[in-house]
Amino acid sequence: MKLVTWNVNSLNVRGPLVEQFLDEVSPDVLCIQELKLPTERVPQEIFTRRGYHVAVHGQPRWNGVLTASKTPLEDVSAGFPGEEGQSRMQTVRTNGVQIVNLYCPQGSAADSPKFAYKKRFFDALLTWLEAQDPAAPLIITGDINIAPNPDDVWSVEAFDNVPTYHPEEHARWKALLDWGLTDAARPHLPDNAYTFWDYRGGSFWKNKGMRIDHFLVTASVLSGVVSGQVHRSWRKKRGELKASDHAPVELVIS
DNA sequence: ATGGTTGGCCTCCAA
Repeated sequence: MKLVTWNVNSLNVRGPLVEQFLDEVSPDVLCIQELKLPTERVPQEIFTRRGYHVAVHGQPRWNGVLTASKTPLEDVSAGFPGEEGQSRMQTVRTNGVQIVNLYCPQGSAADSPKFAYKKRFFDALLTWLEAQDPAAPLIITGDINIAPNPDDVWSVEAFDNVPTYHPEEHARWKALLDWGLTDAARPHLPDNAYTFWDYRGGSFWKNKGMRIDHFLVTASVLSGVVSGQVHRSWRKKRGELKASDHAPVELVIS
């Protein structure tokens, strides 16, 4: 199974690029975030025309997640207590694995209400996780908005006390790992394999990026992981089909 | 170069 997560920053704008990606990369499962569309305006035919099954959890203007799979989706549900009215979580079962597609809050500044919301979101995720079976095949993926390690940010100094690389987030990340999840892509990526580069300041061209899009998997999934990669070239696109500020990230599981 | 870009119910907010 080739599984890809991608924050597309508006499916309305990125639709044609997503179509190109489906045709060239052909993921078995694609989890996308930041649709920025209400459910009724999501162009599901992009996926269904190519034989994908689709689950959509949209929201006007902001957020929104979508999961597409070549095999049927079962046990589809959307939303959990930590969303607090925002569309940031959906879960499906496909290929015998439960997949959770997340768009975690970004957090703004450490002293902002948004950072408090981010911490509540992760606490709710941990509460949800405690009710799951660590022995079952489970993948939590998406824009997690946490850079877990020093080599996951372009400058540790620049992120001192800054959300996405903050001790209080690292504590929650560790709690996810302690429950039984593993950062599955990391061993398959080179150092400084970023997945996000800010649009501002020419960050991509200076490689001032962060690794914040992840696959957190249980042991039964981890044993089947064969490869992982960041599709950097899809962050380079300019001209007619412009890039998102995130690159697609891929994990292949046997 | 003290730097500046996207996108959306859009002249401000969010990332």
